[in-house]
Amino acid sequence: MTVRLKDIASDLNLSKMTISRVLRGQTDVSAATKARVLQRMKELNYRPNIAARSLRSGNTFSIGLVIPSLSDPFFTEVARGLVQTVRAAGYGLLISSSEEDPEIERFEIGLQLSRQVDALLVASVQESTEFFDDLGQQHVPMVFIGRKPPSFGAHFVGVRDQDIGYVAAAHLIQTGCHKVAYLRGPRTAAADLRYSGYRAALNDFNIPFRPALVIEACEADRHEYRRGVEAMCRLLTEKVRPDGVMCFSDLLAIGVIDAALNKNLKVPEDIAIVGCGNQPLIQSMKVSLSSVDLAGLEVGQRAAKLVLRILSSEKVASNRSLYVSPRIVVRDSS
Amino acid sequence: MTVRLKDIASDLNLSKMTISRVLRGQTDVSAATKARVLQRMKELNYRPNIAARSLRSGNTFSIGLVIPSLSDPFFTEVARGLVQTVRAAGYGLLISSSEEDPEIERFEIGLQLSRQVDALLVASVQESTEFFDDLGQQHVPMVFIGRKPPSFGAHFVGVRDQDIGYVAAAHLIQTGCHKVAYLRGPRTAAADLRYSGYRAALNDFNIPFRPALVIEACEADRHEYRRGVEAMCRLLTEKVRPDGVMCFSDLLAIGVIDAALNKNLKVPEDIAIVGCGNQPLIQSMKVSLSSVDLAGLEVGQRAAKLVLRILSSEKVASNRSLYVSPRIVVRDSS
DNA sequence: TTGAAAGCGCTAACAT
DNA sequence: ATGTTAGCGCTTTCAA
Repeated sequence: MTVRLKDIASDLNLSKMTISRVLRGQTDVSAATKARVLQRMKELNYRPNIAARSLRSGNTFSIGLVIPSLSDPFFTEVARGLVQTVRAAGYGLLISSSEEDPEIERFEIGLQLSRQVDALLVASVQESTEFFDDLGQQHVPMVFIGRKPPSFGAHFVGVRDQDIGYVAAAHLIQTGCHKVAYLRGPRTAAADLRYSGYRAALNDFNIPFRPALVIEACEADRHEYRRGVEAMCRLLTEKVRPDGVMCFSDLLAIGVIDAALNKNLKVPEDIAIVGCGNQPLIQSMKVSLSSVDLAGLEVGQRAAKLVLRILSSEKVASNRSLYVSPRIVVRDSS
Repeated sequence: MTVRLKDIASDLNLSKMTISRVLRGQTDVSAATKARVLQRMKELNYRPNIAARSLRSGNTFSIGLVIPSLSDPFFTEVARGLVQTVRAAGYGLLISSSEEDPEIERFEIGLQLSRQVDALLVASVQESTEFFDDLGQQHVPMVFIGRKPPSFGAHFVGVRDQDIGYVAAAHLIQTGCHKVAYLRGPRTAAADLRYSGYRAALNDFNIPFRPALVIEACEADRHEYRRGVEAMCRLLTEKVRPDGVMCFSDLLAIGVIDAALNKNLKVPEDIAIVGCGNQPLIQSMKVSLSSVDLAGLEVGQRAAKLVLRILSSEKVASNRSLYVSPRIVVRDSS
């Protein structure tokens, strides 16, 4: 059967306590016994039962993470950043995916809590704040990442959507573009904020806003590339020809580049193009794409540090919102 | 503080046992008390402490998964398939990433075992079988997925690399190609097997093998697209012009398509092109790409079913290897 | 249909 | 530097 503390103790004619002390690296054990114990542990391939430990000590040294999707590069980057940082502090990460479904999210959060995670990190897709209000009772430290239920007071680490739009537009303007087009994304609150960042940048740099340069490129799906191509073609029929195009996604931007090259425009000389997401896969197509990096890794790292601080000092100035800055990665397309 | 069985019991003047029975959906409780208990649970937002339950009952209803990378689409697909199937049976999935590092993998596996997972699923990057030999003692059911440590007898669910190469080549041949080129991947055992699948298909269909049509396209990195372009250019300088090209990755294939179009070749009329991986992102670029689907989702589902069977019946015919067939998804490029 | 007692493997708190 | 006692929250086993 599986090896327990008790087995090692009786093997070595020691008490369970001594073994437990060695296990946890306590110092008040003689070097000799410590060595004996460690060796026997190795021989027997002993593994502490964390369930038992946590039952007694009250913490599991595990942190729960619930993200909307395992295939979303932003969130997997967040997870990577978290895992790195948290592991260094001796914590493990329990990852679950809500598949973008609020009900699955609630279920998974419940599961994580049942599993006694010491803290909970959620990129929430809840539409209402109700569920989290109820949850407030159980005083498990919670941090929202990337997305936050509207108007819910809680710790948050993420990127301001408005900044994303702003950074892209500002970059194009600063490289000399005066007629900056925007292929805007779906009609969601987040996408609207990016759009307002675009508007804000135009405003700050005294560039007139031209409605004709804003194109609805809509949903992310497998036709994104085509949408980019079509949008670019439409843009080129407008009276004012844009000299810069920023896109809601990288794939959209690749479509735009192809369409531009096809019309014998030079990128970036005639028209500069910027994507969003900085997806490794499509960074270097025909003309390597400048793109706004959503800083998922940093979001993860910062969220991890925040959680670890909460976990150690038991109390942190409540409800901090921590915003990480997206940054433009300039390549050949701009 | 947190609500426990005991609290509900004393609240309702019942014994802990009755509450426990309701909690686990046992039938031998009167409908009336059952209702009372359930309501009180809801009111108090009670969540069972799984650590405690597992300590007593010996199983955690959680299954561990260790994959090499959270950003690899194949493995996240596997995870999705697993999560779906396993959740339906009341199990949770503990996901960790080894970051392609054998040592981290061993560490994470140890952690999972300490957390008392009921079974362990590993896409292993171990170079030797030693670690798993030692692990054999603890009789936690193990299933390898996708990758298996060389010559280690154990349950396995995955895709035959050879089949991947075969399927791609056979498809091209069956659509009429006689001169099938291959941009082969890195010099790994898995990539070599794909190559031998290519050779096998040529052989089966009586197509002569031409060494000049095999191009080293090497490592997966951010220059893959460029590699595809260059390889295609090189192919077009050969004496025998290929009428079909299969590629180790989708991105390589996109590069090949672009290069072909650039040389005024029609795809697929003059030259048919097939990628590998069936990555959603780049399925529908200029010419939508035919690609070999690696069936990650199915691998996950099958692995989950296998594990669940092992977990229920306690014994399954030992060391099953279960191979899922990759299938070609035909689009416009072939 | 309900309950009482015991104990899963470990560690906190207090000895010695 | 080592040991003793008690108990974490739950379920198993046996009894009523």
